[in-house]
Amino acid sequence: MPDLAICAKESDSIIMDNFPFSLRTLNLKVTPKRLAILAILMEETVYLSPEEIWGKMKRRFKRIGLPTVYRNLEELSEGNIISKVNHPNRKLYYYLCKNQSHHHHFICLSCRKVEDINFCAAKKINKEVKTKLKGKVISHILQVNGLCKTCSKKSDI
Amino acid sequence: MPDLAICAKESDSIIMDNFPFSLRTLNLKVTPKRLAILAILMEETVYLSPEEIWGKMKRRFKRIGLPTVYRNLEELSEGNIISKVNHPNRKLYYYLCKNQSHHHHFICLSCRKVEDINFCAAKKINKEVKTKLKGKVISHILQVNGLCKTCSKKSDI
DNA sequence: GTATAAATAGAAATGATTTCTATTTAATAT
DNA sequence: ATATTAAATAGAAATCATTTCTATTTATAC
Repeated sequence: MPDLAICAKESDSIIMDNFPFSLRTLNLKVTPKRLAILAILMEETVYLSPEEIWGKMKRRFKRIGLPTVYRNLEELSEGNIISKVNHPNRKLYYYLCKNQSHHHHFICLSCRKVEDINFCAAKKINKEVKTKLKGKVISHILQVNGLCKTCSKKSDI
Repeated sequence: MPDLAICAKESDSIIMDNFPFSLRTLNLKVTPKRLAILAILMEETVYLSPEEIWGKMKRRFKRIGLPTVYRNLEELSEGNIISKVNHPNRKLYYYLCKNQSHHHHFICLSCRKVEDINFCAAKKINKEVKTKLKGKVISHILQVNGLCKTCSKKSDI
C-alpha cells in the first residue's frame, strides 16, 4: 500500500488505482490530508474515532487540526466513501469499507473490529413500507452489535 | 386515559392496568414524575426529544429539572419500556411503543411519526453471525428513516 | 504564472448530556 | 401511623464531542 499522501501532487489516476472511487466526482479536492485520512482508514480493520484518526495524522503532519479531521470524515461519509458506525456509546466512528456491494456491518463492541454481513433487508423493508405504510424510505440503518469470534471467547467481558 | 400522575400514591395495580409492564420489576420507584413521563409518551404518536418532554412536564410540575427527564428516559429505555430513536441528526428521541411484540420502526423525518414495521431480520442475522463470523450478537438496530404517507405527498420537503 | 474557490489552522463557541451535592420522597419495616 | 433508608430529584455546574468562525494557505483551472 503506497503512501498516498505523497501522491497528492501527482495525477488522479495514480490515486484511482488504489481507491475505487473518485474524490473529483464528489467535488472534493485531492489534498494530502484528505488522502492521509483515507490511507489511515484503508489500513485499518477496526473503526476509528475522529480523535484517534487525528492522533495518527499528527504523526505525519506537524500542523493538523481536529476540525479538519471531522470535516473530511463527514464529507467522505456523505460521499459514501466511508461509513459511519453508530456506536451504542453515542460517539461517531468511521470505517472504510473495502466491500463495494451493499451490505451491513457486524461491529465488535470489545475490539471494534468490523465484519461484513452479507445480508440486507432493504427489499423487504421497501416493500413493507410501500405497501403497508404508503411511505417513502430514505435510508435504513441495520447494524449488529456484538462480540466477534475472538472476543466472545474471552470471559472478562 | 387517566391522569397517571395523580395515581402515584395509589396501588401499583391501578398503574399496571394502563401499563403492561412493571416499574417494580425494574427496581424503579413509582414517582409522579416518572409516571408523567410515561403518560406523556403514551399519548404521543411521534417521537419526542428530552427537551420537548421537559417542556410538557413543566406545565404540570413547578419544579422539574431537565436531568430528571434525561435520567428517567434512560432508565425506562434500559428497561425496554420505551425505545430510543436514532435520528440522523444525532439527537436522542424517545417513543413509547404500544406494540409489545418485537418489531422495528419506520420514522418519519418530517413529522416524526413512528410506524411499526412487522418485519425483523433477527433470525437471519443471528444465523449469519453465528455460522459465518462465529461471533455473538448482543443487539441489532434496524431503523428505517423516510417520509410517511402524508409527508411524502408534500412537495416542500 | 495567475485567479479563485476550496481547504485548513487554531481559537472559540455550541449545546446536548452528565455529574455533583444537598434535599426530598417512595418504599419498607416497625 | 411513624421511623428508616435507599432512591429520586433540583439546580447549578461541568463535560466533551462536535461545530463555527476568520484569517491564511493550497489545489485546481485557465
